Amino acid sequence: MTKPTRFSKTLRAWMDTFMHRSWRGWAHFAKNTGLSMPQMNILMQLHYRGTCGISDISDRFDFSPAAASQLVDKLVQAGYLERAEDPSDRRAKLLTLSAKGRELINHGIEERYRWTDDLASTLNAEDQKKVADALEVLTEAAERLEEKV
Amino acid sequence: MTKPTRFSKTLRAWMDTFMHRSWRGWAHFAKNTGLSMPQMNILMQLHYRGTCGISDISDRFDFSPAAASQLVDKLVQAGYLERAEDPSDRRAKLLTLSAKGRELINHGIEERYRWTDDLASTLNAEDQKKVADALEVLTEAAERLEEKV
DNA sequence: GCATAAGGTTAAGTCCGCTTAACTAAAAAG
DNA sequence: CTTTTTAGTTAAGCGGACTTAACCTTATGC
Repeated sequence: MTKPTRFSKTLRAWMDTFMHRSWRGWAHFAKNTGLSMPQMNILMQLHYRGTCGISDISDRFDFSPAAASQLVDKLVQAGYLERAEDPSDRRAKLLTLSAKGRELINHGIEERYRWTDDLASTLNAEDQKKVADALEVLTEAAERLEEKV
Repeated sequence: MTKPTRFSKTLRAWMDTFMHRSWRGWAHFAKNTGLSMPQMNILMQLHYRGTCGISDISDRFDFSPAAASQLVDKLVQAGYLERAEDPSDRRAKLLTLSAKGRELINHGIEERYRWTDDLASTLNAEDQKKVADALEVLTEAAERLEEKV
């Protein structure tokens, strides 16, 4: 690794404090819901990426289709997911978050978001603007980068 | 939740893309090392918080002392941790990362950091400065907030 | 049309995280 | 000095994630 620039250094510092915090937050939330981490991850994927099939899940999380099928089945039985037949390919299933699933995820996200309000309250208007401007740039850059991969 | 400010909105957008990315990164890394998530979490805590005892671990991750003891034992046997007697309290143990453990964690962190360099390369100098300035403010604010809790 | 591949499910079994319960040893409290 | 609390370990057992293997069904390639 070459000598990190100031940009990299500050970004890394931010990642460290931020990761630390939000990681704990999620683990705590998952525990409260009674769902396991893998189950929660599946719901999260459904939330962020939308409807998909069993094999998409086993691909993304790198475990066997059998495991995906079983985990999904539990989530379906618990009422967090809906599993329908894909009309265009009758072998495949279409998984979507149920209302209950959406509610759960949104609740978790909101809890995480609450922290942003706390943070905002410690910054003056000028700093808030500065940060917001910068993060827009950064988010856009990150998304551009993601697309290329 | 009240109407989010622009600050909150941009911060949330950033959190979403960032969390998504780094979460996958860590899960993938943990899988490659052969360590389970709980084991990896323990190593991470040792890295970020330094030496601690068994009960600190069971407290932080909210499981029983017995579970902590067992997980730690595995990590000791695998050579990632060193477990010594606390001279000032002979009931307690002092856990520290071994050289092997430090190497592992640093490797994981570097992998995550590599992304910051990729990001940097897509931004011009002016934007980099803007972002770095803002993140310094933000990180400092986050740490202030953390201390209060 | 037939063989082969692809999407998913089911069953059986393994491994591991985690719990409770019983225990040891050391420190603190009285 | 005795009692109680605290730190940690050990053993037994439950439950869940995950794997392989066998299987069914639908789509695809030749």
